[in-house]
Amino acid sequence: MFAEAKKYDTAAASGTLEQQADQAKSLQRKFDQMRKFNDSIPLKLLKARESTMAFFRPILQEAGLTEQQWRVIRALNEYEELESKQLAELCCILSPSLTGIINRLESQGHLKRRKSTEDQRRVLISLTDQAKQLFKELSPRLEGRYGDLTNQISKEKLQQLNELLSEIIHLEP
Amino acid sequence: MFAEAKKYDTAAASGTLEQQADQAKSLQRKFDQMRKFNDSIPLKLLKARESTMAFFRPILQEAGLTEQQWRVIRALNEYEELESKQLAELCCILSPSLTGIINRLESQGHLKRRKSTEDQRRVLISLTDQAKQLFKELSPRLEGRYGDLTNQISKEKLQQLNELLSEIIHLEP
DNA sequence: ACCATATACTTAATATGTTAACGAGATATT
DNA sequence: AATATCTCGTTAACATATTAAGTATATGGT
Repeated sequence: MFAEAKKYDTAAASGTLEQQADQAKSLQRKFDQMRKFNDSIPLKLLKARESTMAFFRPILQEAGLTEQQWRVIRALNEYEELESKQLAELCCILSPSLTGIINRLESQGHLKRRKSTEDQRRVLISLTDQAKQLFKELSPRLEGRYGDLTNQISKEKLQQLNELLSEIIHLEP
Repeated sequence: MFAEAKKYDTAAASGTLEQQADQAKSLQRKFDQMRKFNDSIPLKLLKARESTMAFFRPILQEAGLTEQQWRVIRALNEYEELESKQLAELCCILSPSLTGIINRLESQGHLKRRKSTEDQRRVLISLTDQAKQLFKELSPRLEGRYGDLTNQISKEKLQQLNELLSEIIHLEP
């Protein structure tokens, strides 16, 4: 995830006015030359994701949570208790990253671990009351932002996008 | 970027057959409960991006390049010479990350820095012959994979997806 | 010329992504 | 039961993401 999109829109906003104009022309010329670069699907998916996250990031930042930490909390709020591996799959976070995320959330008092009794290898994770409370506070605000986002697109387009993304997701190299 | 999608598809493939069945039912029940979680646009964009990158990652890995390093090389191959800031904007990489990426690529002999004569603050970056050669070798293979990707989707859908993503990218929170 | 401000890049600190390897616990096979 | 194999979570090592602060250089107004 890269920074908020705005930070990338200021490239030409430097130097004198003449320099700005020169830079703008120069960049425009260059952009024309290499349409392929900017048209790549992976790059556009990256940018699109960043644009959507810009809606939520401020709220999460204010709460002192990262995007990934929120995904974990959100999943646990729905599933009550999950194994580390299930959490990884749901949140699209690799196990090694998840270990650190869980450690930090645990030391912040947001969740608890316990070992499965049947299988000593498995770790079961659940939210603390504190985290459930935090979820109740943040969830409506984030849902509101999600509404702001989706309201800027027609229902049909949103539906289309969802279907197209699903198709992409199921591609096999 | 998270790992190849396949790694997430094995969650239920552990334990005895009975356990597998139980887990599958349990997870299915849970999935039904929380459609919202998996339907979030940002998460789908993340997954979709990962699915597309799975087409290219093996080739890059074989060449000892990361995804970001390749984005930088690709941009420089088209633009000849770029300032660090321009590179950051094009590649969607923040300046602090880019500094490290440039350092590593430079020490691998893939690119060179020079200071602008007019503005001593600016650093101009360009590829070495070695990197240009590497680009020539990798580019066709990666283009081939890109073709494999797009061939699995109809032209219309691809066009639709591009337009929808552009629309998302231009949203303002 | 002088000073306040702005810009380009870097450094620092922390969190996460990514691959490989490790250790403890479970399974299967003999 | 003994051994090899598999699985889960973790650690290690490195690259990148993210925000804040720092450094050198430029620009604008006085």
